[in-house]
Amino acid sequence: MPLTTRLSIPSRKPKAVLLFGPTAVGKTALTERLFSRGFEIINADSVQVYRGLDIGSAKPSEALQHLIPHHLIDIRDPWEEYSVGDFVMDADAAIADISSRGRIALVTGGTAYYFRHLLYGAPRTPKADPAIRKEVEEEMAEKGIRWAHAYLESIDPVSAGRISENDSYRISRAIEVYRISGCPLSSFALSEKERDDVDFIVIGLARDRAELDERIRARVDIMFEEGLYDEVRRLMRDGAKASWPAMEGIGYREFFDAAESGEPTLSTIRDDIIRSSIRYAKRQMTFFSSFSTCRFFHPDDIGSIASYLRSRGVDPDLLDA
RNA sequence: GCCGCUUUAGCUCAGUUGGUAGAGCAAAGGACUGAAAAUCCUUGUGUCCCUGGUUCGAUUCCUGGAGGCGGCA
Repeated sequence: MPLTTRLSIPSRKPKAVLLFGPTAVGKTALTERLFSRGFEIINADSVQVYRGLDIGSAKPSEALQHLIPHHLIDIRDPWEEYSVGDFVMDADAAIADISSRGRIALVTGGTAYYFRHLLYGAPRTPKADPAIRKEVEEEMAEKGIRWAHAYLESIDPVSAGRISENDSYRISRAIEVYRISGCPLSSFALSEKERDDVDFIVIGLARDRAELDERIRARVDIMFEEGLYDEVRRLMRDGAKASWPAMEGIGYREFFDAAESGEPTLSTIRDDIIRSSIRYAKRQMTFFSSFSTCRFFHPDDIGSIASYLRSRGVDPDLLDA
């Protein structure tokens, strides 16, 4: 046998099931049906990492967290930063830990950006530096966004060409990367192919827009019945400000916006939350649809999902409903 | 009842010295390099309240009417 012949060695790579779905699509119900035994959940939701944000982030119930071990939930206080880079490192560590115990990791949530970098590898750009970020933001506030884009053009013309001159968020980040590392953002290569050190099985859940919109409306009503307003008041009493990272979350920021606009009725806040959630669901689907290895299913189509999992070497639990 | 203001996109409102109109928000689609539930890009949409008049031509000017808001009774 020539030395160059590829040997087929049984894969010892860890497996991870990635289960993505937009808000209110029905991830939790499916998880209970298919993944109650032999799996551990890694949260891929950028708001559920925060302690104290339970109702508005639709965090899994205590009962479910008791039934299936959960990772990356309640790991930050609401004033702390958490980012994709943190997520990929934490998720990788959890996947290794879970598979070393002979179990399978189920990464589930709605933050498509987190999935993107888990699948393709964490960006190699430097982590944000709060002091430099503040400095850049203040400079931009003083000199204006046109100045900022022109400045970016001078230090990183490639990024300036890619970033809209109105996109203060990305302009700020690009300048920050340059000031931290001395290298332009565009010099950090972006991986175009999926990682191969983990066997990822990528499942997306989708519903008709009308069906999903209806579920979102119903879910927001339930959040209010479960005490969303009390949860927000508790956070505010504990000093929560609109500028806290966690308070960007839908279901929280609308309360701050309403207080500022001087029209704080629960009914308009509720409508705002529904509208934001529906628009967010649309963006989530757009982003996730761009992953070529993802297979989409209707959340009620348990049979097809189970057989797809088996074809990829994962045995779901298929509990009777 | 009288006086004044007002009626234009799904909503809030610009505007046309007379040549059938445009912003923001909403909607639809898209992007995404350590903040991503963030941020940005693209794209519609109209009996310009009704009626009659003047005019080559009226959403615009004039008559009459209807709805809304405010003031005086």
